[in-house]
Amino acid sequence: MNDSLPPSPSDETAPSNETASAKLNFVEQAIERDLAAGRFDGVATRFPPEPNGYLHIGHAKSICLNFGLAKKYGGSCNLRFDDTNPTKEETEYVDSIMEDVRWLGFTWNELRYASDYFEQLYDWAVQLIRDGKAYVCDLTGEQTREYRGTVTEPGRNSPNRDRSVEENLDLFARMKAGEFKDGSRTLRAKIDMASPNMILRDPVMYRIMHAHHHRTGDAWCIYPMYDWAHGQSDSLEGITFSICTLEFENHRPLYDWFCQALKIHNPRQIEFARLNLTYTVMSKRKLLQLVQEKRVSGWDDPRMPTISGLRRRGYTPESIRNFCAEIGVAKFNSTIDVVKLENAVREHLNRVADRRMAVLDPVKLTLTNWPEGRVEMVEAVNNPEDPAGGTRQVPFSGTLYIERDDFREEAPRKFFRLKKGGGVRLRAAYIIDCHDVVKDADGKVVEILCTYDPETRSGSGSSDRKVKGTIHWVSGEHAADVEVRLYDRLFRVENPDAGAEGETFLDHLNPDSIQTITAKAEPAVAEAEVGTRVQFERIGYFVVDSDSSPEQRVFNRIVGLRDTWGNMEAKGRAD
RNA sequence: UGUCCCGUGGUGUAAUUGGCAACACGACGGAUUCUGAAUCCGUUAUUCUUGGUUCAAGUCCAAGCGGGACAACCA
Repeated sequence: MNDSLPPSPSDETAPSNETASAKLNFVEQAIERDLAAGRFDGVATRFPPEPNGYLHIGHAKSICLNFGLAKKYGGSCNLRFDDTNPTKEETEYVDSIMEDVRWLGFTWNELRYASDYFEQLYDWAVQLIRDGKAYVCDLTGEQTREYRGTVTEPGRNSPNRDRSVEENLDLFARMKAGEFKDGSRTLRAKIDMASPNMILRDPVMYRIMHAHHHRTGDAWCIYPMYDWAHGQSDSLEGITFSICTLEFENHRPLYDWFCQALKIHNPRQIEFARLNLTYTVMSKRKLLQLVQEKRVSGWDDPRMPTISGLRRRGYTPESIRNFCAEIGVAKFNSTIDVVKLENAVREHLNRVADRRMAVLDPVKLTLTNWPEGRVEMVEAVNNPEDPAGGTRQVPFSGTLYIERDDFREEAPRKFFRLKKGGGVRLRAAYIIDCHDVVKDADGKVVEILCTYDPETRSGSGSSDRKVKGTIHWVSGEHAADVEVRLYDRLFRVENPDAGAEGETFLDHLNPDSIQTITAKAEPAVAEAEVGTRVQFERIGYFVVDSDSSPEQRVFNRIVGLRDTWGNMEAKGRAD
């Protein structure tokens, strides 16, 4: 017997071998080739987020990849914040990212920040100037753009390209000392303004920004650009495989150029396709917009594809890891159907979530032959998938609530639930037969009148009567009212970004993505702790939200159960 | 339009690197069921196009078509 709900399986369990697969993806193949060829002795990776937003499911793919590779090859994986742009980065994001990575079940080898390397980066920049490979440029942002040319036309050299080493050194030192205004000068690598690869047209290494940095404070007024910071950070940390997304493919020649110009350890950059999901948006900019414009309640709104949103929605770390393992890693820019994600959490929760009964849209049902005032306790299995899950006692009486949708006065042939003149099993209790209904003035059914069959109590074995269907119920006098938030997809369309002329992703928001109702639940449900996940039988999986109070539990719908009947009915095949 | 990357069932990922195109999810059908869930069984459907090399091509070559990235002092 087990009346109260046990906490859900640990969120902190370390990933098992779920990502281990006999088949190698292209990244693993590259790693094994390099290892075999002796290019590297081992595997060192890193997950390098910029702390300018919350992590989303796309980042989970990268996290699983980077940490998974390190684990698979007995190497290490660092968490490094790419914090080179103080105007966009905040400690709030740093904290949320660390929490999310831990929650997903990963432990980083070392915690680093690109800003840890500002001093070294500066020294290396001086070295490149001395080698004639970098120069201070006086062009404004607009001029720089103009001089760069276009994808089809070569760029022109900056007028300052051939400054003397001495002058460059002097100017660069004064940039650092704060003598110049924001945007007035940059330090650029001297590569090739005519390169067909735009990235190589004398890329900017440093810009002047008199801005407060979340870690270095006001120590610097020049900040390195991504290309100048990222690869060097990788090198400093002894990273062997620098895994990043496809849009950095064009940057790889520059990544290698810097390492070779500096004659430092040169990790191998490998690019993979980022995750796209149907019915959602994945860009940080758009997610930020949803938050700022209050289209959602925050970064952790249960409809958000953020890790914190999924966590609050009730997703388990294991299900997210399984999802990431299932979708694979490749260079093809694909879009995964969200049902794949939903299936992953269903699959996990089916195994571990206790079952409970709750009626979302209640209609009263009276047992006309039930002894006045009598209450029986019936025994219900907590989880048929888990023999160790035990059972619980549920109060049963003559006044019940059932799901309005589980009753029809006149039903199609394939309707296996309760109908007038028919019988149905009440889960874990008795078989009942409906003989009448009570309606209000509008003809709406307000009460269903049934008799119960005393010989059919579950587990008694005193009758071999069979019925087609089994439905869930709660006892009227014992039911607890709980708030239930029924979440649906945030967007109505598969690809919110692919709008018609003048439309934005916001035009595709689903107005019904949240519906809040009060449900009637069996008593044990009202005692569940925040974070507990349960299956409301025949409905779906739910989690106790942090908005719950001791008096009022709030449940988020994580995902519904597969609904074969609903689909049949929707497609008109119910008869 | 210049450079780079990518095209395998409905969706995604494989194919021992030139040797019978497979796996998962979906869809569909059935069995089973005190959850129309889960489980089990089965069915369905694929190499972008054209040409070439070869005994043999998803894989190599050429051309074409289609998709993506790059013209921030963002990452």
